[in-house]
Amino acid sequence: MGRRRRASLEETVAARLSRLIEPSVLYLLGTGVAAHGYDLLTEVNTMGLTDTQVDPGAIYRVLRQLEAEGAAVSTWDTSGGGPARRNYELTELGRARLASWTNVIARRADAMQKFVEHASELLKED
Amino acid sequence: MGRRRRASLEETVAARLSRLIEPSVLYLLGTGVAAHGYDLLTEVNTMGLTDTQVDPGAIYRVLRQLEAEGAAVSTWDTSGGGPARRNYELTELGRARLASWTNVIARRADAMQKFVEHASELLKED
DNA sequence: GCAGCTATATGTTTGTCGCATATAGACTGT
DNA sequence: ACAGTCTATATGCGACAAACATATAGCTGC
Repeated sequence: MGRRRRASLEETVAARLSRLIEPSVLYLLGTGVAAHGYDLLTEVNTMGLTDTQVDPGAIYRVLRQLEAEGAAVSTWDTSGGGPARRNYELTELGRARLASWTNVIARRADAMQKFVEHASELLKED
Repeated sequence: MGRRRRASLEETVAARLSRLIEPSVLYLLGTGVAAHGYDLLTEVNTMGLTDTQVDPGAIYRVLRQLEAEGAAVSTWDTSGGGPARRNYELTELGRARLASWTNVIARRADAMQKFVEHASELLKED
């Protein structure tokens, strides 16, 4: 019923950047701040690396993929009240993956900052 | 036959970031440094925002899309020697699009830099 | 018994991009 | 005359991340 408001130019553009969900998840698992999907969903959103609200489906898919690739291992936790949780833990490979992401993101952030400087310069000449 | 070497972990990860071809093209068209696809291909690669070598097909597709969206207009140039060139020029909408990209990239670069600081901290505890 | 929170999961579609390939004009050397 | 190379634009195919939608189920409080 058209309940979705029209996206601004900036939102349209922002959606074209990678959301960086995988590195966010790897980092949070590494710190121990969050261990299962539902928690990660909240934490990833407060982290801010992904810029906008992240889709639950995306989180669960990333976790499954990380496990399939050997970057994390999971165990079911049925102790607490409520539905069972699947807790994840990073493997050595997972830490290596996080390190790679960190390098790549560092390089990219640098290039982006330089781009912003140049583009701002260009745009301010009305 | 198997002439493609195995990608490193870092390359695999880098490939998952957006290439940011559109903002690169918008910026170059804005400065007047390059006006047609073939030139943009070289310039985008020297700019560095895209990190690795950009595919020609991607450039031409972005240009077509920009024109379809009204962010640029093109004219054929048959004056010089060699095959005809399609020269592009930014419209007002194109400049607005570049401004949006700049804002979005600035925010994201900031978040990425912070991520790198935190992740480096985490990773250095062997 | 139903609403609402916790928790995981998958189907479908869209968009960007990589790789491969096609076409063609112009110039250079043989 | 032709082959090769550089310039130049363009499309088909497929991979992959992510958005949107939806399904399922346990537990708590009323």
